[in-house]
Amino acid sequence: MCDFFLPRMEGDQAGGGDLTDIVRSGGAVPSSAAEATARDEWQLHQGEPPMLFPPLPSSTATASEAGCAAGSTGANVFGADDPFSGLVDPFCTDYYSSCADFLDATMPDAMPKVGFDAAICGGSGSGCGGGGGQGQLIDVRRKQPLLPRGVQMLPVGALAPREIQPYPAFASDMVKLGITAGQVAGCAIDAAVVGMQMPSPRAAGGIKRRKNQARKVVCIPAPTAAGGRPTGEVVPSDLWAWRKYGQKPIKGSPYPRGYYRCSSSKGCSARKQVERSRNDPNMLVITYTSEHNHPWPTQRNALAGSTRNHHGKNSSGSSGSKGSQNEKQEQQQPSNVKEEPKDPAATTTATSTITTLTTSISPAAVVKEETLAAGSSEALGQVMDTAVADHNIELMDQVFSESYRPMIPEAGHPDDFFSDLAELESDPMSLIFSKEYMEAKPSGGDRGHHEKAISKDLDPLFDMLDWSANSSSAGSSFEQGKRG
DNA sequence: CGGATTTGACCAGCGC
DNA sequence: GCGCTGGTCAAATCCG
Repeated sequence: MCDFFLPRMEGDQAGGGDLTDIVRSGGAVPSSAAEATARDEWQLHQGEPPMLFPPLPSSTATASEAGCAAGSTGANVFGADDPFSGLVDPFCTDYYSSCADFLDATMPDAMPKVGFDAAICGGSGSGCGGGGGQGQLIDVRRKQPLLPRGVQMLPVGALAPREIQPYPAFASDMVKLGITAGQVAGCAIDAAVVGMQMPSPRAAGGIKRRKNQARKVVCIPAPTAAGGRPTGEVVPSDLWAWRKYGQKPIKGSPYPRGYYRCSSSKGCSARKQVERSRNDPNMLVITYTSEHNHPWPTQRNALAGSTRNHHGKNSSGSSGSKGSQNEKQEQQQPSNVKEEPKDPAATTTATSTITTLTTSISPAAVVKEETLAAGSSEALGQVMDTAVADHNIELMDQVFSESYRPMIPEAGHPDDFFSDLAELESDPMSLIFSKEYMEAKPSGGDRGHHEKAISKDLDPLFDMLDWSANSSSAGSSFEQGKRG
Protein backbone atom coordinates (compact mmCIF):
# COMPACT_ATOMS: atom_id res chain seq x y z
CA MET A 1 0.00 0.00 0.00
CA CYS A 2 2.69 2.29 0.80
CA ASP A 3 3.84 2.25 -2.68
CA PHE A 4 0.70 3.99 -3.49
CA PHE A 5 2.48 6.99 -2.32
CA LEU A 6 5.61 6.15 -3.91
CA PRO A 7 6.35 8.33 -6.80
CA ARG A 8 8.15 6.98 -9.65
CA MET A 9 11.47 6.87 -8.12
CA GLU A 10 13.02 4.72 -10.66
CA GLY A 11 16.25 5.46 -12.24
CA ASP A 12 14.60 7.30 -15.00
CA GLN A 13 13.68 10.00 -12.65
CA ALA A 14 16.32 12.05 -14.20
CA GLY A 15 13.96 12.33 -17.07
CA GLY A 16 11.67 15.08 -17.85
CA GLY A 17 9.09 14.71 -15.19
CA ASP A 18 8.07 17.12 -12.61
CA LEU A 19 6.12 17.52 -9.55
CA THR A 20 3.10 16.99 -11.56
CA ASP A 21 4.34 13.63 -12.29
CA ILE A 22 4.90 13.08 -8.71
CA VAL A 23 1.42 13.94 -7.97
CA ARG A 24 0.13 11.93 -10.75
CA SER A 25 2.05 9.05 -9.63
CA GLY A 26 0.83 9.70 -6.24
CA GLY A 27 -2.03 7.66 -7.31
CA ALA A 28 0.19 5.37 -9.11
CA VAL A 29 1.63 2.13 -8.36
CA PRO A 30 5.00 1.22 -9.52
CA SER A 31 4.58 -1.54 -11.94
CA SER A 32 7.91 -2.47 -13.15
CA ALA A 33 9.74 -5.21 -11.41
CA ALA A 34 12.82 -3.22 -12.06
CA GLU A 35 11.65 -0.41 -9.99
CA ALA A 36 13.98 1.09 -7.64
CA THR A 37 14.85 -0.12 -4.29
CA ALA A 38 13.00 2.71 -2.84
CA ARG A 39 9.76 1.18 -3.73
CA ASP A 40 10.90 -2.10 -2.49
CA GLU A 41 11.48 -0.55 0.77
CA TRP A 42 7.93 0.49 0.82
CA GLN A 43 6.66 -2.77 -0.32
CA LEU A 44 8.35 -4.41 2.52
CA HIS A 45 5.79 -2.77 4.63
CA GLN A 46 2.96 -4.10 2.73
CA GLY A 47 3.47 -7.73 2.78
CA GLU A 48 2.04 -8.03 -0.64
CA PRO A 49 2.88 -6.86 -4.05
CA PRO A 50 1.39 -3.66 -5.20
CA MET A 51 -1.93 -4.05 -6.77
CA LEU A 52 -2.29 -2.54 -10.08
CA PHE A 53 -5.36 -1.23 -11.57
CA PRO A 54 -6.45 -2.25 -14.93
CA PRO A 55 -5.55 -0.03 -17.78
CA LEU A 56 -7.04 3.30 -17.87
CA PRO A 57 -10.68 2.92 -17.35
CA SER A 58 -11.59 6.16 -18.85
CA SER A 59 -14.31 4.37 -20.60
CA THR A 60 -15.39 2.47 -17.63
CA ALA A 61 -18.00 3.40 -15.23
CA THR A 62 -15.55 3.12 -12.47
CA ALA A 63 -13.43 5.81 -13.77
CA SER A 64 -15.91 7.99 -15.38
CA GLU A 65 -18.20 7.81 -12.49
CA ALA A 66 -15.51 8.42 -10.08
CA GLY A 67 -14.87 11.86 -9.12
CA CYS A 68 -15.94 13.88 -6.31
CA ALA A 69 -19.32 14.34 -7.63
CA ALA A 70 -19.89 10.92 -6.41
CA GLY A 71 -19.54 12.30 -3.01
CA SER A 72 -23.01 13.56 -3.20
CA THR A 73 -24.21 10.07 -3.22
CA GLY A 74 -22.41 9.15 -0.16
CA ALA A 75 -19.15 8.51 -1.77
CA ASN A 76 -17.56 10.66 0.73
CA VAL A 77 -15.22 8.22 2.07
CA PHE A 78 -12.34 10.37 1.23
CA GLY A 79 -13.66 13.72 1.42
CA ALA A 80 -16.16 13.44 4.13
CA ASP A 81 -13.74 13.32 6.91
CA ASP A 82 -11.27 15.47 5.31
CA PRO A 83 -10.86 18.53 7.39
CA PHE A 84 -8.09 19.50 5.12
CA SER A 85 -10.60 20.51 2.65
CA GLY A 86 -10.32 24.06 1.75
CA LEU A 87 -6.85 24.38 2.90
CA VAL A 88 -4.15 25.50 0.75
CA ASP A 89 -2.32 22.35 0.71
CA PRO A 90 -0.17 21.27 -2.09
CA PHE A 91 -1.75 18.62 -4.08
CA CYS A 92 -2.21 15.43 -2.45
CA THR A 93 -2.55 16.03 1.14
CA ASP A 94 -6.25 15.95 1.11
CA TYR A 95 -6.44 12.99 -0.95
CA TYR A 96 -3.91 10.94 0.74
CA SER A 97 -4.93 11.82 4.14
CA SER A 98 -8.38 10.96 3.12
CA CYS A 99 -7.18 7.68 1.91
CA ALA A 100 -5.66 7.17 5.23
CA ASP A 101 -8.85 8.01 6.90
CA PHE A 102 -10.75 5.72 4.75
CA LEU A 103 -8.49 2.87 5.38
CA ASP A 104 -8.44 3.65 8.97
CA ALA A 105 -12.08 3.11 8.94
CA THR A 106 -12.30 0.19 6.64
CA MET A 107 -9.11 -1.68 6.74
CA PRO A 108 -7.31 -0.60 9.79
CA ASP A 109 -4.98 -3.47 9.54
CA ALA A 110 -4.75 -3.72 5.88
CA MET A 111 -1.67 -1.71 5.56
CA PRO A 112 0.84 0.16 7.47
CA LYS A 113 -0.37 3.42 8.64
CA VAL A 114 2.60 5.08 7.38
CA GLY A 115 1.39 4.63 3.92
CA PHE A 116 -1.78 6.48 4.33
CA ASP A 117 -0.43 8.95 6.62
CA ALA A 118 1.66 10.06 3.85
CA ALA A 119 1.09 12.51 1.22
CA ILE A 120 3.10 13.65 -1.62
CA CYS A 121 3.44 17.30 -1.60
CA GLY A 122 5.32 19.79 -3.45
CA GLY A 123 5.10 23.02 -5.18
CA SER A 124 6.53 26.30 -4.71
CA GLY A 125 6.45 26.26 -1.34
CA SER A 126 4.20 26.40 1.33
CA GLY A 127 2.24 23.75 2.80
CA CYS A 128 3.69 20.40 2.97
CA GLY A 129 7.23 21.28 3.00
CA GLY A 130 7.49 20.94 -0.66
CA GLY A 131 9.40 24.09 -0.93
CA GLY A 132 12.08 24.63 -3.37
CA GLY A 133 10.10 23.07 -6.06
CA GLN A 134 10.44 19.63 -4.75
CA GLY A 135 7.92 17.03 -4.22
CA GLN A 136 8.05 15.23 -1.02
CA LEU A 137 6.49 12.48 0.87
CA ILE A 138 5.25 13.71 4.10
CA ASP A 139 3.54 12.24 7.01
CA VAL A 140 0.49 14.32 6.98
CA ARG A 141 -0.44 13.69 10.48
CA ARG A 142 2.96 14.09 11.84
CA LYS A 143 3.77 16.93 9.61
CA GLN A 144 7.07 15.39 8.94
CA PRO A 145 8.85 14.31 5.89
CA LEU A 146 8.07 10.75 5.28
CA LEU A 147 10.60 8.90 3.36
CA PRO A 148 11.36 5.30 3.61
CA ARG A 149 14.87 4.43 4.17
CA GLY A 150 16.79 4.79 1.05
CA VAL A 151 14.22 6.91 -0.59
CA GLN A 152 15.15 10.35 -1.51
CA MET A 153 12.99 13.26 -2.01
CA LEU A 154 12.13 13.60 -5.58
CA PRO A 155 13.26 16.63 -7.35
CA VAL A 156 10.55 18.13 -9.34
CA GLY A 157 10.91 17.09 -12.83
CA ALA A 158 12.20 13.74 -12.00
CA LEU A 159 9.35 11.79 -13.31
CA ALA A 160 8.14 11.06 -16.72
CA PRO A 161 4.43 10.97 -17.20
CA ARG A 162 4.50 7.94 -19.31
CA GLU A 163 5.78 6.10 -16.38
CA ILE A 164 2.87 6.91 -14.30
CA GLN A 165 0.53 4.19 -13.43
CA PRO A 166 -3.10 4.78 -13.54
CA TYR A 167 -4.33 3.88 -10.18
CA PRO A 168 -3.42 3.90 -6.64
CA ALA A 169 -3.03 0.51 -5.29
CA PHE A 170 -5.48 1.01 -2.58
CA ALA A 171 -8.28 1.36 -4.98
CA SER A 172 -8.21 -2.25 -5.75
CA ASP A 173 -8.54 -2.80 -2.12
CA MET A 174 -11.62 -0.75 -2.28
CA VAL A 175 -12.94 -3.09 -4.84
CA LYS A 176 -12.21 -5.94 -2.59
CA LEU A 177 -14.25 -4.24 -0.05
CA GLY A 178 -17.04 -3.86 -2.45
CA ILE A 179 -16.50 -0.21 -2.67
CA THR A 180 -16.37 1.21 -6.07
CA ALA A 181 -13.75 3.53 -7.12
CA GLY A 182 -16.38 6.01 -7.80
CA GLN A 183 -17.49 5.82 -4.27
CA VAL A 184 -14.15 5.93 -2.79
CA ALA A 185 -11.44 7.06 -4.94
CA GLY A 186 -13.35 9.67 -6.67
CA CYS A 187 -11.34 12.27 -8.30
CA ALA A 188 -8.23 11.09 -6.76
CA ILE A 189 -8.17 8.08 -8.87
CA ASP A 190 -9.32 10.09 -11.67
CA ALA A 191 -6.42 12.27 -11.07
CA ALA A 192 -4.11 9.48 -11.44
CA VAL A 193 -5.83 8.49 -14.55
CA VAL A 194 -5.66 11.86 -15.98
CA GLY A 195 -2.13 12.12 -15.10
CA MET A 196 -1.56 8.92 -16.84
CA GLN A 197 -3.49 10.00 -19.76
CA MET A 198 -1.69 13.17 -20.27
CA PRO A 199 -0.66 12.07 -23.63
CA SER A 200 1.80 14.63 -24.54
CA PRO A 201 5.38 14.33 -23.57
CA ARG A 202 5.16 18.04 -23.24
CA ALA A 203 3.25 17.47 -20.16
CA ALA A 204 6.47 16.39 -18.69
CA GLY A 205 8.67 18.72 -20.52
CA GLY A 206 6.39 21.56 -19.90
CA ILE A 207 3.49 22.74 -21.87
CA LYS A 208 4.02 26.13 -23.15
CA ARG A 209 3.01 28.61 -20.63
CA ARG A 210 3.69 32.08 -19.69
CA LYS A 211 6.63 32.19 -17.49
CA ASN A 212 6.65 33.60 -14.06
CA GLN A 213 2.99 33.23 -13.67
CA ALA A 214 1.40 31.88 -10.64
CA ARG A 215 -0.93 29.10 -11.50
CA LYS A 216 -3.56 27.78 -9.31
CA VAL A 217 -5.43 24.71 -10.24
CA VAL A 218 -8.77 24.02 -8.81
CA CYS A 219 -10.86 21.02 -9.37
CA ILE A 220 -14.50 21.33 -8.80
CA PRO A 221 -17.45 19.24 -9.57
CA ALA A 222 -19.31 20.30 -12.58
CA PRO A 223 -22.52 20.93 -10.82
CA THR A 224 -25.25 19.03 -12.40
CA ALA A 225 -28.77 20.07 -12.74
CA ALA A 226 -31.42 18.15 -11.00
CA GLY A 227 -31.91 16.17 -14.10
CA GLY A 228 -28.45 14.92 -13.81
CA ARG A 229 -27.19 16.48 -16.91
CA PRO A 230 -23.49 16.71 -16.73
CA THR A 231 -23.71 20.16 -18.09
CA GLY A 232 -26.00 21.39 -15.48
CA GLU A 233 -26.58 24.98 -15.02
CA VAL A 234 -25.45 25.26 -11.51
CA VAL A 235 -22.64 27.68 -11.68
CA PRO A 236 -19.72 27.54 -9.36
CA SER A 237 -18.85 31.08 -8.84
CA ASP A 238 -15.47 32.40 -8.15
CA LEU A 239 -16.78 35.86 -7.75
CA TRP A 240 -14.93 37.35 -10.63
CA ALA A 241 -16.29 38.20 -13.95
CA TRP A 242 -14.74 36.26 -16.72
CA ARG A 243 -14.94 36.69 -20.38
CA LYS A 244 -14.22 33.84 -22.62
CA TYR A 245 -11.68 34.61 -25.24
CA GLY A 246 -10.88 31.28 -26.64
CA GLN A 247 -11.48 27.63 -26.68
CA LYS A 248 -9.23 24.93 -27.81
CA PRO A 249 -9.49 21.24 -28.08
CA ILE A 250 -6.94 19.64 -25.92
CA LYS A 251 -5.07 16.73 -27.13
CA GLY A 252 -5.95 13.63 -25.28
CA SER A 253 -9.10 15.07 -23.93
CA PRO A 254 -12.51 14.84 -25.43
CA TYR A 255 -13.33 18.11 -23.84
CA PRO A 256 -12.19 21.47 -25.00
CA ARG A 257 -10.51 23.93 -22.77
CA GLY A 258 -12.00 27.30 -22.41
CA TYR A 259 -9.89 30.36 -21.92
CA TYR A 260 -11.20 33.16 -19.86
CA ARG A 261 -9.88 36.46 -18.80
CA CYS A 262 -11.10 38.68 -16.11
CA SER A 263 -13.58 41.18 -17.27
CA SER A 264 -14.17 42.70 -13.91
CA SER A 265 -11.67 45.34 -14.67
CA LYS A 266 -9.96 46.49 -17.75
CA GLY A 267 -6.35 45.71 -17.76
CA CYS A 268 -6.71 42.87 -15.39
CA SER A 269 -4.39 40.14 -16.46
CA ALA A 270 -6.10 37.42 -14.53
CA ARG A 271 -6.97 34.45 -16.60
CA LYS A 272 -8.38 31.12 -16.08
CA GLN A 273 -8.72 27.98 -18.06
CA VAL A 274 -11.59 25.68 -17.65
CA GLU A 275 -11.83 22.20 -18.85
CA ARG A 276 -13.53 19.06 -17.90
CA SER A 277 -11.73 16.24 -16.40
CA ARG A 278 -11.07 13.76 -19.05
CA ASN A 279 -12.10 10.89 -16.96
CA ASP A 280 -14.80 12.43 -15.01
CA PRO A 281 -16.82 14.84 -17.01
CA ASN A 282 -18.50 15.77 -13.83
CA MET A 283 -15.38 17.45 -12.72
CA LEU A 284 -14.09 20.73 -13.90
CA VAL A 285 -10.52 21.71 -13.76
CA ILE A 286 -9.97 25.37 -13.47
CA THR A 287 -6.55 26.80 -13.76
CA TYR A 288 -6.06 30.34 -12.68
CA THR A 289 -3.17 32.29 -13.97
CA SER A 290 -1.96 35.74 -13.29
CA GLU A 291 -3.57 37.83 -10.70
CA HIS A 292 -6.29 40.30 -10.46
CA ASN A 293 -5.05 43.80 -10.24
CA HIS A 294 -8.22 45.15 -8.85
CA PRO A 295 -10.36 44.64 -5.82
CA TRP A 296 -12.83 41.94 -5.44
CA PRO A 297 -16.11 42.83 -6.85
CA THR A 298 -17.89 44.05 -3.82
CA GLN A 299 -21.16 42.85 -5.09
CA ARG A 300 -22.13 40.14 -7.34
CA ASN A 301 -23.88 42.49 -9.58
CA ALA A 302 -20.53 43.94 -10.27
CA LEU A 303 -20.23 40.95 -12.46
CA ALA A 304 -23.12 41.91 -14.52
CA GLY A 305 -22.44 41.32 -18.09
CA SER A 306 -19.91 38.71 -17.36
CA THR A 307 -21.92 36.25 -19.25
CA ARG A 308 -25.11 35.90 -20.97
CA ASN A 309 -25.47 32.30 -20.35
CA HIS A 310 -26.69 32.54 -16.88
CA HIS A 311 -29.64 34.60 -17.34
CA GLY A 312 -32.78 33.13 -16.28
CA LYS A 313 -33.65 31.27 -19.33
CA ASN A 314 -30.49 29.41 -19.25
CA SER A 315 -30.63 28.42 -15.68
CA SER A 316 -33.54 26.20 -16.19
CA GLY A 317 -32.57 24.46 -18.88
CA SER A 318 -32.87 24.54 -22.19
CA SER A 319 -34.66 26.80 -24.17
CA GLY A 320 -32.10 29.38 -24.65
CA SER A 321 -32.79 31.63 -27.47
CA LYS A 322 -29.32 30.99 -28.62
CA GLY A 323 -30.26 27.48 -29.06
CA SER A 324 -27.58 25.85 -31.01
CA GLN A 325 -24.91 27.97 -29.60
CA ASN A 326 -25.82 27.28 -26.08
CA GLU A 327 -26.38 23.73 -26.79
CA LYS A 328 -23.04 23.34 -28.28
CA GLN A 329 -21.49 25.09 -25.46
CA GLU A 330 -23.16 22.91 -22.99
CA GLN A 331 -21.82 19.97 -24.75
CA GLN A 332 -18.34 21.16 -25.03
CA GLN A 333 -17.91 23.78 -22.48
CA PRO A 334 -19.98 23.28 -19.46
CA SER A 335 -22.01 26.30 -18.82
CA ASN A 336 -21.26 26.05 -15.22
CA VAL A 337 -17.78 27.10 -15.79
CA LYS A 338 -19.08 30.39 -16.70
CA GLU A 339 -20.01 33.10 -14.55
CA GLU A 340 -22.20 33.51 -11.66
CA PRO A 341 -25.88 33.33 -11.86
CA LYS A 342 -27.39 36.69 -11.93
CA ASP A 343 -30.00 35.83 -9.45
CA PRO A 344 -29.45 38.41 -6.78
CA ALA A 345 -30.97 36.23 -4.18
CA ALA A 346 -28.33 33.71 -4.81
CA THR A 347 -25.47 35.98 -5.40
CA THR A 348 -25.86 39.08 -3.43
CA THR A 349 -23.92 37.93 -0.49
CA ALA A 350 -21.27 35.47 0.16
CA THR A 351 -23.37 34.10 2.89
CA SER A 352 -26.08 33.16 0.58
CA THR A 353 -23.62 31.71 -1.77
CA ILE A 354 -22.13 29.62 0.90
CA THR A 355 -25.50 28.56 2.00
CA THR A 356 -26.18 27.42 -1.45
CA LEU A 357 -22.97 25.61 -1.57
CA THR A 358 -23.44 23.90 1.66
CA THR A 359 -26.66 22.56 0.46
CA SER A 360 -25.53 21.60 -2.94
CA ILE A 361 -22.07 20.38 -2.38
CA SER A 362 -21.29 17.14 -0.92
CA PRO A 363 -19.47 17.18 2.32
CA ALA A 364 -17.14 14.87 0.63
CA ALA A 365 -15.82 17.82 -1.05
CA VAL A 366 -12.18 18.11 -0.98
CA VAL A 367 -10.67 21.39 -1.66
CA LYS A 368 -7.35 22.04 -3.02
CA GLU A 369 -5.78 25.22 -3.91
CA GLU A 370 -2.33 25.60 -5.02
CA THR A 371 -0.49 28.72 -5.43
CA LEU A 372 2.54 28.29 -7.41
CA ALA A 373 5.19 30.73 -8.01
CA ALA A 374 5.78 29.28 -11.34
CA GLY A 375 8.86 31.27 -11.74
CA SER A 376 10.56 29.33 -9.04
CA SER A 377 10.84 26.37 -11.21
CA GLU A 378 9.70 25.34 -14.53
CA ALA A 379 8.52 22.24 -12.91
CA LEU A 380 6.09 24.20 -10.96
CA GLY A 381 4.33 25.19 -14.02
CA GLN A 382 4.20 21.64 -15.02
CA VAL A 383 2.80 20.85 -11.73
CA MET A 384 -0.21 22.82 -12.41
CA ASP A 385 -0.05 21.73 -15.84
CA THR A 386 -1.47 18.50 -15.11
CA ALA A 387 -3.90 19.66 -12.92
CA VAL A 388 -3.33 16.60 -11.54
CA ALA A 389 -4.55 18.60 -9.11
CA ASP A 390 -7.38 17.91 -11.01
CA HIS A 391 -8.29 15.26 -8.95
CA ASN A 392 -6.91 16.01 -5.71
CA ILE A 393 -8.81 19.11 -5.69
CA GLU A 394 -12.34 18.35 -5.45
CA LEU A 395 -15.79 19.37 -4.80
CA MET A 396 -15.06 21.62 -2.00
CA ASP A 397 -13.27 23.88 -4.23
CA GLN A 398 -16.49 25.61 -4.49
CA VAL A 399 -16.72 25.77 -0.82
CA PHE A 400 -13.29 27.08 -0.66
CA SER A 401 -13.56 29.58 -3.36
CA GLU A 402 -16.77 30.81 -2.01
CA SER A 403 -16.03 30.68 1.60
CA TYR A 404 -12.65 32.04 1.28
CA ARG A 405 -13.49 35.41 0.07
CA PRO A 406 -15.78 36.41 2.84
CA MET A 407 -13.10 35.56 5.26
CA ILE A 408 -10.88 38.09 3.74
CA PRO A 409 -11.20 41.57 4.96
CA GLU A 410 -12.04 43.78 2.14
CA ALA A 411 -10.19 46.75 3.43
CA GLY A 412 -6.49 46.74 3.32
CA HIS A 413 -6.65 43.55 1.53
CA PRO A 414 -4.39 43.04 -1.39
CA ASP A 415 -7.34 42.15 -3.46
CA ASP A 416 -5.46 39.30 -4.68
CA PHE A 417 -6.74 35.87 -4.51
CA PHE A 418 -3.35 34.38 -4.72
CA SER A 419 -2.03 36.56 -2.06
CA ASP A 420 -4.84 35.52 0.08
CA LEU A 421 -4.01 31.98 -0.50
CA ALA A 422 -0.51 32.69 0.43
CA GLU A 423 -1.73 34.02 3.67
CA LEU A 424 -3.51 30.87 4.36
CA GLU A 425 -0.60 28.90 3.33
CA SER A 426 1.57 30.66 5.73
CA ASP A 427 0.67 28.12 8.27
CA PRO A 428 -1.45 25.56 6.64
CA MET A 429 -0.55 22.91 9.07
CA SER A 430 -1.92 24.85 11.90
CA LEU A 431 -5.13 24.80 10.10
CA ILE A 432 -4.96 21.28 9.01
CA PHE A 433 -4.14 19.69 12.21
CA SER A 434 -6.75 20.91 14.43
CA LYS A 435 -6.69 19.32 17.75
CA GLU A 436 -10.13 17.97 17.38
CA TYR A 437 -9.39 16.39 14.15
CA MET A 438 -6.35 14.70 15.40
CA GLU A 439 -8.13 13.45 18.39
CA ALA A 440 -11.05 12.30 16.42
CA LYS A 441 -8.91 10.15 14.29
CA PRO A 442 -9.08 6.64 15.49
CA SER A 443 -5.75 5.08 15.58
CA GLY A 444 -7.07 1.65 15.13
CA GLY A 445 -9.92 -0.18 13.62
CA ASP A 446 -12.81 1.39 15.34
CA ARG A 447 -14.74 2.09 12.28
CA GLY A 448 -17.80 3.22 14.00
CA HIS A 449 -15.82 5.59 16.01
CA HIS A 450 -14.20 6.89 12.98
CA GLU A 451 -17.45 7.45 11.28
CA LYS A 452 -18.39 9.58 14.14
CA ALA A 453 -15.18 11.33 13.77
CA ILE A 454 -15.97 11.91 10.20
CA SER A 455 -19.21 13.42 11.05
CA LYS A 456 -17.62 15.47 13.67
CA ASP A 457 -15.09 16.68 11.29
CA LEU A 458 -17.61 17.64 8.81
CA ASP A 459 -19.68 19.75 10.98
CA PRO A 460 -16.95 22.12 11.86
CA LEU A 461 -16.26 22.50 8.25
CA PHE A 462 -19.66 23.70 7.53
CA ASP A 463 -19.78 25.64 10.65
CA MET A 464 -16.77 27.30 9.39
CA LEU A 465 -18.40 28.01 6.15
CA ASP A 466 -21.34 29.58 7.72
CA TRP A 467 -19.26 31.35 10.17
CA SER A 468 -16.75 32.54 7.74
CA ALA A 469 -19.31 34.42 5.83
CA ASN A 470 -19.54 36.72 8.76
CA SER A 471 -15.96 36.69 9.63
CA SER A 472 -13.25 39.04 8.78
CA SER A 473 -10.22 37.01 9.53
CA ALA A 474 -9.26 34.29 7.20
CA GLY A 475 -6.82 32.33 9.21
CA SER A 476 -8.37 32.66 12.55
CA SER A 477 -11.78 32.21 11.21
CA PHE A 478 -10.89 28.98 9.71
CA GLU A 479 -9.46 27.67 12.84
CA GLN A 480 -12.35 28.89 14.80
CA GLY A 481 -14.60 27.24 12.39
CA LYS A 482 -12.82 24.02 12.79
CA ARG A 483 -13.02 24.28 16.44
CA GLY A 484 -16.68 24.65 16.01
C1' DC B 1 -25.65 49.09 -29.46
C1' DG B 2 -22.73 47.14 -26.07
C1' DG B 3 -20.94 43.15 -24.48
C1' DA B 4 -20.18 38.18 -24.68
C1' DT B 5 -19.24 33.98 -27.33
C1' DT B 6 -17.50 31.45 -31.18
C1' DT B 7 -13.92 30.05 -34.01
C1' DG B 8 -10.17 30.11 -37.22
C1' DA B 9 -5.64 32.06 -37.50
C1' DC B 10 -1.49 33.21 -35.57
C1' DC B 11 2.29 33.04 -32.24
C1' DA B 12 5.44 30.84 -29.15
C1' DG B 13 7.53 27.03 -26.40
C1' DC B 14 9.18 22.52 -26.50
C1' DG B 15 10.73 17.94 -28.18
C1' DC B 16 12.65 15.38 -31.80
C1' DG C 1 14.75 23.42 -38.20
C1' DC C 2 10.37 21.36 -38.15
C1' DG C 3 6.24 19.82 -36.29
C1' DC C 4 3.19 19.58 -32.50
C1' DT C 5 0.62 21.73 -29.14
C1' DG C 6 -1.08 25.22 -26.08
C1' DG C 7 -2.30 30.02 -25.58
C1' DT C 8 -3.98 34.28 -27.52
C1' DC C 9 -5.95 37.35 -30.92
C1' DA C 10 -9.55 39.23 -33.44
C1' DA C 11 -13.32 39.19 -36.74
C1' DA C 12 -17.84 37.44 -37.07
C1' DT C 13 -21.85 36.48 -34.80
C1' DC C 14 -25.24 36.42 -31.26
C1' DC C 15 -28.04 38.17 -27.46
C1' DG C 16 -30.41 41.34 -24.31
